[in-house]
Amino acid sequence: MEQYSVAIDRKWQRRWEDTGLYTFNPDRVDEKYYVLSMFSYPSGSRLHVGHWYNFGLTDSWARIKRMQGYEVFQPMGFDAFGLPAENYAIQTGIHPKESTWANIETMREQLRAMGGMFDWEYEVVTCDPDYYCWTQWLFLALYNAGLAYRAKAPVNWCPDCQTVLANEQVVEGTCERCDSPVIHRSMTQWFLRITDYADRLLEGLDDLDWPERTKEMQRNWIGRSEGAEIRFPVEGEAVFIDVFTTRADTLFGANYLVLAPEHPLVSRITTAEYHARVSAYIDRAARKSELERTSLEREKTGVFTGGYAEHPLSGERIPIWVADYVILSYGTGAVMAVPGHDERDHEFSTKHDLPIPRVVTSVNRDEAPLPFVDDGVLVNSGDFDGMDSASAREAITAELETRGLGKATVSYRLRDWLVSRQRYWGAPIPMIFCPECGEVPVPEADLPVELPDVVDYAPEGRAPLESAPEFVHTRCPECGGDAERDVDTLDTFVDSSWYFLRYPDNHNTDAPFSRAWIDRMLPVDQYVGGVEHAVMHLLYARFINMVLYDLDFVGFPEPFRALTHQGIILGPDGRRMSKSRGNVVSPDDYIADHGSDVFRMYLAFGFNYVEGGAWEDEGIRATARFLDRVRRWVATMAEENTTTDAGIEGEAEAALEYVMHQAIARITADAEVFQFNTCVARMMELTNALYRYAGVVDDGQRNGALLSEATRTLLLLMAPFAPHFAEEMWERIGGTYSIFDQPWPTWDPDKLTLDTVEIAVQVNGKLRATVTVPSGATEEEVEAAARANERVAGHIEDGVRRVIVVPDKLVNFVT
RNA sequence: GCGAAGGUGGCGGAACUGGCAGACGCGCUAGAUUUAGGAUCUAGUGGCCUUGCGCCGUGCGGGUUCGAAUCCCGCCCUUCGCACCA
Repeated sequence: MEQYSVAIDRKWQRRWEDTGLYTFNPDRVDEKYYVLSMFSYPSGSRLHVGHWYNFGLTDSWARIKRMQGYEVFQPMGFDAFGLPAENYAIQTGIHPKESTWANIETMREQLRAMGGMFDWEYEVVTCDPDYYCWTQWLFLALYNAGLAYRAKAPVNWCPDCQTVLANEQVVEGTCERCDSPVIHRSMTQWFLRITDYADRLLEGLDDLDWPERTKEMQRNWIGRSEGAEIRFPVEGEAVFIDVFTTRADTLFGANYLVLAPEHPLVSRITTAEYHARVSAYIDRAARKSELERTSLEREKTGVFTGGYAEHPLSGERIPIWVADYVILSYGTGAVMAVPGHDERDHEFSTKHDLPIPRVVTSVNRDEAPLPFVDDGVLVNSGDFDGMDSASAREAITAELETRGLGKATVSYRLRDWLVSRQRYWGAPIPMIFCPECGEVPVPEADLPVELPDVVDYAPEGRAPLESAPEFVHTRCPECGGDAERDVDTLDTFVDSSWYFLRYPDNHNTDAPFSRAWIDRMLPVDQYVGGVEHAVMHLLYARFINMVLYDLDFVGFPEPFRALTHQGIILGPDGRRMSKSRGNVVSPDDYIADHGSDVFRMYLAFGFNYVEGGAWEDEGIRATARFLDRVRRWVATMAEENTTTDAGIEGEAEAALEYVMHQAIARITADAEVFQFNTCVARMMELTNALYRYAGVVDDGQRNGALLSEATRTLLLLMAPFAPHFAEEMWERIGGTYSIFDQPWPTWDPDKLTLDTVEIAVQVNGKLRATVTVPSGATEEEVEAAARANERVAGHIEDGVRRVIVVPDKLVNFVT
């Protein structure tokens, strides 16, 4: 019989396509199961191992759901806007539209070759005007709801990509995409009010079936922190400096204030005498990259402004400083410095010879060395002396509140989402600026605002769309006068923040999707993708979905019910695959050699799905051998039709049946939790059991019905993981097309126990023997059997004080 | 520094609510078979020795328990995330 190979892949791919096997049937929406892999960027290179690991095994999971009777909805699409196509265009002159659509075509073919169960009728491509029309609609929906606003603010600027970035796209002070150091710039940009949703994004996490670490990452990113806002009146000016602190209990230890260099009050507070020094300092701080400002060997620099504020409780005069260890974007951009009880303030005070008073002692009142940052008992704090830190926080905040100089408040680390990008290959922001009417949204009827083809997309610090006058110049929708379009494009994370809503209704031309339909198709039942999107995409998508929920466009607040992250497949050297290291494993070579199912099944077998790990060539050969072992078995079954004696029920038959039912039960359970490696192990065990049976029982004596059932079961269990192979084997044993229309095998709980079980016999917790007893034997029977064992007898001669019996497991004699 | 996850044979990795550690596979050893094979089959494979009814073994040290990879306490190490967050 012919060996499994890519030729068989092709045969079944064609057959599946010809028969429309994977066409989603909307009539069965009540049985729908929405399985989603994070769609990918259509890069010019071939599908890599990571794609296979994500798409291939998610497809296997989906196939199980299909066989379990669900109407599986598993769409595929492309996150097609973005920088690589644009950078490629700058290098080669090939238009992003051209290269992107060419890449999409290649990727579609490769995804077909993978044997994915995708229904391409539901494809989504984010750079298609039919799609980004609705991305723009989404932006306007947020705008109309007051959730999109334009503001001048210090933003992260990547000098290399020549665009601003969202906070989430800055990693350790560098650009997430190109690793260049990010600098701060003040620019007028569009923001989405994700901070309005901070608390709900936090609370919503509790009910999601997501990896705990991912939820934790989102919680940390949102960074909710309870504290107090405290007002310090500025001496000689009718203004206040508000600070945020979580340690209101240390207020009496605050002996100066620090403003971030970008703080709006700096110039007003700085006295003439100090003006030169302060502005020089601010200039220097502005030029520093984010990386420098936050680098580990940072030194606490800062200058005095000459200004003073009044302590809200003690009335003391306290100096105001400017220092770049305070960041504008957190809290109020100003802090009260408490050098005795904060490490940073302590370091700063030491460096600048400022006094360091103590206002908290440890709980047993000893003079713990400063800075003492733990909670303790208050001293030198007027009426609050003797209070513990926790009560003092409340008492001091209450006191401030009565004086109108403070209140309890909550601060977040999360910032509003900056969505403007000074790049070409993205969805234009549908806004118009009119000299008369100001900012005017593009009317919905005029959408999409199409991206013009002809522009100079080499960035020179301004948006490429500026170079297309026919795009820029337009009429004001309100007054009809001359006006200009916004020349920035939307962050591609906006495109991907709602694509899962578009899939089920991707041909809708009247709306992004119809609510009635979308409410039946969503939420996504199982979402699978890389952990690198834990914040960013997954947070943005939740935010957008929640907004649409509030605006009554969808009926569910959370889009992704369950989430799994696949791990990362490393190179054979155990390091991340990269071209420069020369350790890249190319799926194509292996697939040409062994067929796609061998590749897929090795990915299932060789790794813990969530952890990933290093590639091993030996592993894929082992998998190829396994499939061939199954093939040989099927060949034998198909040829030797001599095992007809159906009625034999002996020990060998019981053993085979046991393994078969175990395999069904455990594969069903393990696959459910993405534990694919043990699923394959169980298939191997069943295969081994089949061979063993044939080895033990002579031809002619074999239980043909059982053999046939076990073989069919094996193929059914393998089918999701080796779809082409299983379909082929299924055909050869006379199964009806398609194996994926067969029900998932079920197990008989009665068959999960053997007639007899081996019991471990321990004496004082040490294994001394094993005895075989009928399964379900009573404690007395088990104990008697154990005592009867001669190896045990020697150890318990001196008497037994206690006996523990775990049914069907073990006996422990305590002497 | 803070937070999370994790340390199990030569390797990838198993082990349900505490109950025979090492499933399954790789590799290795011996044998069989074949003209050949990245083939197949059989047996073995955690370590140690004094080869026994033996001892020791899940990062290290304690503890709880009849019994601990699993639970508790204290360390060490690795990975990931955040990082002057006030």
